[in-house]
Amino acid sequence: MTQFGEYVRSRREELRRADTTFSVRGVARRLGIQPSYLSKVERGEVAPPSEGTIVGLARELDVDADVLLALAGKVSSDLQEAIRRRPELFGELIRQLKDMPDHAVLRLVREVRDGDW
Amino acid sequence: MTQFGEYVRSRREELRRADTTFSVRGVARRLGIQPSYLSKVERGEVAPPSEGTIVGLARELDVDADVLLALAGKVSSDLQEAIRRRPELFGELIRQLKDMPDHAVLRLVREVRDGDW
DNA sequence: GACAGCGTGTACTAGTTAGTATACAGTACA
DNA sequence: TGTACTGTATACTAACTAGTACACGCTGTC
Repeated sequence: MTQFGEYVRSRREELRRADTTFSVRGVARRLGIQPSYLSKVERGEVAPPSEGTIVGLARELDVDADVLLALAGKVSSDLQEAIRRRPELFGELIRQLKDMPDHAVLRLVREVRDGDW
Repeated sequence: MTQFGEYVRSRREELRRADTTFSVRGVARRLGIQPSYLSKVERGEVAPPSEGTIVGLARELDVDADVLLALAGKVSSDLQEAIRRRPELFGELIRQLKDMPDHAVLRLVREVRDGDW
């Protein structure tokens, strides 16, 4: 479960090589949280933060918010809301796709995106 | 937000017309919760119960668990896990579909189910 | 040698979640 | 008229979430 913290720390340190403001304190200040809290999050001493803080962190670190949320064991609330609006439809679709290989799901995503289906 | 409680109560009373064990006490006992708690849930005096209890309630009332969870403002943890495993893929797919009409999503569900795509 | 910035240790907390336990008044019915 | 069942009011709670506030010791540098 330290996956999340390790990832945040390594990504922050990577960015820091080019921009010294990517210190624990610098990032924490921009996010509006305490540096000691970010430090604990990165070391996995506490659970990952709230969705809002994770989304801010994703923007700060320039990574995909859905991926960072996933590392934190969460799913974006807008995706959840889409499912809740049509639970039978989305429930069946996701259960059908969940065990299919990536390339099959990707093909579906592309077909829907390109509108040729 | 009383949507959930109202639905549970009406469905339980419907079943009760054919089977008197569908009292607050009878259902609560089968679910392993206190009758006073189920009563409060049905009247919307407290927030909807946990996922586990809702799933049990759905089985008891013979309704779709995803639908009942949706009424409670929740999404099944197995759907969430499927998304967390491949957050970019599912994130993009759901965001593409979320504003499409039911019939379009349904067509997709059918195509995937029938495997002819 | 003081000042700024660094990461982190310690102590604390308001609010939420998901309930339990017990008691009480009303109804059915034998 | 007592027994059994009904729904509900009241009071309480352990665990969890998502943090804050402050202090400490270390390093660089002006």
